Amino acid sequence: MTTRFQDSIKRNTLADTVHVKLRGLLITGAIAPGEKLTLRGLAEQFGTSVMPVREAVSRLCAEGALTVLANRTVCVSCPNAAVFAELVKIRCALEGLATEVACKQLSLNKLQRIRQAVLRFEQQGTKPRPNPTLLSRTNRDLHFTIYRAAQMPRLFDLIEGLWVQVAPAISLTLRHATRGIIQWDSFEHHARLLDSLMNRDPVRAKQAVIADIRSTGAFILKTGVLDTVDTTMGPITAQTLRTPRVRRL
Amino acid sequence: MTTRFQDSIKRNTLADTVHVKLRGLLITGAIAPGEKLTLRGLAEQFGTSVMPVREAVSRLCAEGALTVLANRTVCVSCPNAAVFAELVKIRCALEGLATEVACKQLSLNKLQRIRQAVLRFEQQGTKPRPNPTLLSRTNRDLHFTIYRAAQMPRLFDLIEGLWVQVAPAISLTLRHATRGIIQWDSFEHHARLLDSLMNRDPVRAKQAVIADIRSTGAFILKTGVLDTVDTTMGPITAQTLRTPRVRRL
DNA sequence: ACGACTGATTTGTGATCACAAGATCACAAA
DNA sequence: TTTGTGATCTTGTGATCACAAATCAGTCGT
Repeated sequence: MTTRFQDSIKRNTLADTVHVKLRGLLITGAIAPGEKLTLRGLAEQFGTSVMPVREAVSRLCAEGALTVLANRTVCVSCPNAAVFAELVKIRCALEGLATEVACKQLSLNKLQRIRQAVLRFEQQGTKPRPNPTLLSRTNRDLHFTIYRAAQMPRLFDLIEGLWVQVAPAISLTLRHATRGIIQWDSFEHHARLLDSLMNRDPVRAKQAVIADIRSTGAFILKTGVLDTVDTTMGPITAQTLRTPRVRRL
Repeated sequence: MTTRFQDSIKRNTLADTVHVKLRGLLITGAIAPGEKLTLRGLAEQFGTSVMPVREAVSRLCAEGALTVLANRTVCVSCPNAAVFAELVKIRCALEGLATEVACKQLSLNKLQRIRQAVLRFEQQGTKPRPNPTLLSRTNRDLHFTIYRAAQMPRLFDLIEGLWVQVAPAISLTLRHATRGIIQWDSFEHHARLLDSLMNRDPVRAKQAVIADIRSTGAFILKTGVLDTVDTTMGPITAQTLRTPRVRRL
């Protein structure tokens, strides 16, 4: 019997702590996309010296969560439309694979959890004034319980990395259009996904997730928020984004 | 018109230099899997202080190319059989996607290069005493010209990361059984792949790559070399691998 | 009033130092 | 010969220092 995730060895280095904290802040959208980060500022906020921050930032850059500009300043990377479309395609391939293999080994316990997440999502989404943060968190739970059940740690890490890269785009969308976002057709896809999982139909489940990813991706692209931003290259002046100054957390 | 790879901004930091050098050494199998690396040793070899090495090693750990053991020593990570099988599945998904989209936009120039690579591979492979290093390099060229043609930089990086993780396993296989390796059926898959690409048949090309990846993966798994090694967890004693001492490059 | 230049400050990068935790090895006891 | 034990060395981690480049503020010139 293999241990679930052997990567979760506690190393307990400060760099790791800063890494997961920063990553959490990024994936939840607590730090605005495009925002510039300084090593010394982060070090002060986390109560450490610059060294652990350097290592954490370096790793996050390697993951694509942060971008170092030509100025050698780092900022929260937000994909432009082209990169976002590419990320969506990759997500379809990877998350489709994950659901496909997870479908065969989902315990009934996990199935119940997924079912509840689907219900919560629909309840929150059909409200007249849904809470977008809560909604996206429920959606994340729903997806990741499935992916985790695939028992493929490397795949899981890759997917998580993709979500970190996509998160700023979602955050931007949510904060740009706070009202009337939730009319997309995720409900239908979620329902089909849950049904497929309960019936142990891997390919239909896979198609359902892909449809879900594609539709929300298309929605975000359609809003056009991503066309205004590009952190993937070149020096960025202060005018490129609002709140471009160094965040004080 | 988008520049081909906007990620190739020259940062020219020592850390980056060390990073790509180390990565190259790893992907070519110049450093044996399981070998322990020391920061100070690498720094001495590269003629820098420990700082750039720390950053490079940290990034390579994040990519999965290196593993830090519970002892906090780093070594070249070699996947065990289970992890390798997982990597094969992920590769199928990702490289299948890459060839699928590359198939539609391959220039005739690139097609010629691929054709030549296929020929060189077959020529070298059918020799009575083929050079394994040359063979694997030709194979790599063949695959990566296709993937690069997909014009998806993020996907390309992910695939490259997977190859870095898989490279030690291949290297181990090559050096464990130096003779009579080359009877696998890559020739057929390569031929089918090339044919599909020239006929602009994306799904058949995709299936061909997947078959290729699966067959060589199955071959490596069948040799059983990976069952003897596991760098993914726990402290490793000197007896786990031959040449376990710190490499002097 | 507006743009160019200059000095001060901030920031990333690299080197060095300090320290604690393992690893290694020698030596002595069984 | 083997095993336990202590000293010594090695190694990763974090902090601090030094430096060059970039940014910014303020001033001067037109």
